Amino acid sequence: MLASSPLSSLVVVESIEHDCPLLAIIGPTAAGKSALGLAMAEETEGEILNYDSVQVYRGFNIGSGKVPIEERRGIPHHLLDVVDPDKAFTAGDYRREAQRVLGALRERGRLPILVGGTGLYLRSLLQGLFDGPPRSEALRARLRKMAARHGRCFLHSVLIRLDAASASRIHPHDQQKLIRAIEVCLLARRPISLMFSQGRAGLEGFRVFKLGLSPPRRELHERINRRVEEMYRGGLLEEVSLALGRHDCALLKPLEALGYAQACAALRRDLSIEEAIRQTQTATRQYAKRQMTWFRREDDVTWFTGFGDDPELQRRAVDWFRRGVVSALPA
RNA sequence: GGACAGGUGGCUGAGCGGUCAAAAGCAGCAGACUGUAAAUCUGCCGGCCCAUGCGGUCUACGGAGGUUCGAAUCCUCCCCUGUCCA
Repeated sequence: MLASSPLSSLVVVESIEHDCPLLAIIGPTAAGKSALGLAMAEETEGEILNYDSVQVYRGFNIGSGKVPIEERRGIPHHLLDVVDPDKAFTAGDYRREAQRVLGALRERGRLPILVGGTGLYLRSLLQGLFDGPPRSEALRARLRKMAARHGRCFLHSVLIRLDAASASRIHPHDQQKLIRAIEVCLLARRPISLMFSQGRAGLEGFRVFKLGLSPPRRELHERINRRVEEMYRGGLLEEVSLALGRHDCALLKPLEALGYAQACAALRRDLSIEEAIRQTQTATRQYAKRQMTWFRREDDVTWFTGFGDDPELQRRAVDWFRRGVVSALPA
């Protein structure tokens, strides 16, 4: 069935001589991106490439909304479960890994379907990152210590001296971004704004199709609320205590993520289960909102109103994609 | 039935004669984002108007009266809520 799909041969042909198509599904959590990705993968000989910053971690399944293996319908999923929870993973790491996957998919003539929710990861893959130094834990620790001693705006005054242009674009209270900017200036011995201005290397060899899911907010909220309750019923607390038991410390990075933080608090009895659920629902709604703010700025997105698990929307999406690929073919 | 305590903006909660459309937090809305991004940070947040000024106006601190130049703040009555005593 897959082999007889007209598109699959098309994708293969294209991959030899021209840019390969690449499909990116964007939208807020609980909008049905995974379901849509799966449906479209079946129609196009596609494979899923995750761009979610929590789903890359092993052992973090329920709370991150990872599609269980038995529900993947045999479709390969990449960059899921690729890092241990006690390891840091950054946008730069993501970009390298994803490029590797993309190369492999192209060789096999498979359509990469990007599914996830981390806007920065998607952008760092598609548009690239500036060519700067990676993070330095030692430097950052020192900067944080100085900030703690000298007050909330200290780092900003430091950055003004190193790179006034960059300082003007970062709020004095945004310690996280200030630290990165200072770190880059110090390590590269050049202002970060200068490095930004030199551009970044975007993804080459692919023709990108961006499909945005824009569900009605009221219904999205209902889905989020339900999904969080299901996570707790499905064993989120057990998943967290398992991770905690295995790594003995609570410094696991994914535990800072939405949902996991509240689950930890519930396990510590700082929060009742009901309260943890409530807070997670609220935080998830806020996250969905932030995602929409980010994705609205994305260029060249074709937006579909509704949810990705809706067969009708799936049909239209596949249709849109096929047309797009065909019209992109050279005459 | 009696004794206290209390009723403040969507919620929690400060204010206890003017500088109060009312602190603060939450929620909500809008936004930013180049290696922590499910992170981090910002703005707005009663209505209307002028047109953005520490501008005008209307409605607001349980209800109705009153005191006062002036009341969320004081007084009276009433209605609710909580705790305790019967």
